[in-house]
Amino acid sequence: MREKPYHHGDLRAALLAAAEIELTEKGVEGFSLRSVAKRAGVSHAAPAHHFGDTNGLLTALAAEGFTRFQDTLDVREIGAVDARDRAIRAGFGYLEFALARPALFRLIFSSARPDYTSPDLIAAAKRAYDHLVGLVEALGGGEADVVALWSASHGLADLIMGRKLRPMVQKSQAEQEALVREVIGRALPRRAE
Amino acid sequence: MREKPYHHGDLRAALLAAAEIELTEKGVEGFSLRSVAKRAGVSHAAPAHHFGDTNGLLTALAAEGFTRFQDTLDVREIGAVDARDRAIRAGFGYLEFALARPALFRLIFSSARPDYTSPDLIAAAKRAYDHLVGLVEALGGGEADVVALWSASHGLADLIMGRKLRPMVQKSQAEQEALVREVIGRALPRRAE
DNA sequence: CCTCTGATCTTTACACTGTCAGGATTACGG
DNA sequence: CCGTAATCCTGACAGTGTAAAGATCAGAGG
Repeated sequence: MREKPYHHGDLRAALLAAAEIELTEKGVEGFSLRSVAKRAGVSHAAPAHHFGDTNGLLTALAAEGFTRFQDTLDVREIGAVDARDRAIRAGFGYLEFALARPALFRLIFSSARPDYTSPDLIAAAKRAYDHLVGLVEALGGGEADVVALWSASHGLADLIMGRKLRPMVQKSQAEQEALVREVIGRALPRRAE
Repeated sequence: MREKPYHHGDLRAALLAAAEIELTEKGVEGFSLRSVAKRAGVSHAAPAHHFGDTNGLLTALAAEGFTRFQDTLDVREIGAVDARDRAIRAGFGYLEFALARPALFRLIFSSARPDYTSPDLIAAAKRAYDHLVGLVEALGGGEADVVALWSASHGLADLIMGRKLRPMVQKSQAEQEALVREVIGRALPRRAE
């Protein structure tokens, strides 16, 4: 019985999985590379070969997180009746992701550690941005509308996730939804109202 | 000539000043307490007596940063012609602060290190929030308008500061201003349009 | 089948970090 | 003038990231 084969087999993936657990438990600011290695049952210097340094691991994790973010929005958009409904559903998805994975959200949007010159990360971020542009164009909007929608969605999600908007937390589910719908709705290009 | 008096005199203030420099240079994630002590010309354990641990220092710094944030908004609001103009000027102030002091901005809005049960920090944050509510009430708005305005301002500032909105950075000053005015304007309660 | 080359992982080491315990210094009220 | 408490320092410890060097193994070429 091979207790511990010297070569892990798929250490890169195992490290990414362990890193995500570490991130959700300790947050970006408490993230420890050695702890990640321990989780994966491997020596503390093993990650270096796959990701370089800690920022390299966080960069890969951020790229993965970005696509995971986009997936959440995609799922939420399913069943939309029109373009406007889809944009609002995307806003809900934005908030849902921030609340479900706050540490990953902060890694992606509010951390200086990921290397934003990494092609993988750039590609993942660009996919999300292009999707957003598509949403706005389907509404006949332009660049200003992209900025408006993104700002409203991001600001709302970031503030609620960071517990700055306490008055909002203690509201009922229905009231919350109506509020989100209102805030996102204002950011959309005004046409069919 | 007293080269180094054993008692600093006003070490607490000196440490806060040094901490702010450290923060702007290294960011929240690279912040080092020992480095702060070195900047203040004091032993590495000296800060403990004034702030407890590192989070304590960052908490005090966050409280100071919050009032500094509010000050920036206040200055920007001077000379407003009406309530609507004042709200938009506040939005400009929000962005200005984020761009001028990105690390402090992130410490305040996107960090888990400050202790948000600290009375000082709570008071400083509440002052800013109450001011925002005042802005919206002067416009005849309610709670939904507070959320909308704050979300738009915060989202816009956070995204631009974090360089996620690249298409916006390379615009002219005039175009930028028009865009900000448009985004903030949408979040305001619609009455006088 | 054998060797050897490169990829993968470990061990060791070093500088740095935050925090704690204990000691030194000094301001200040009695 | 003295003692007490506040202030600051020294020393120590565990934990961190990263670099260098060695160990192990997979897979290709002979």
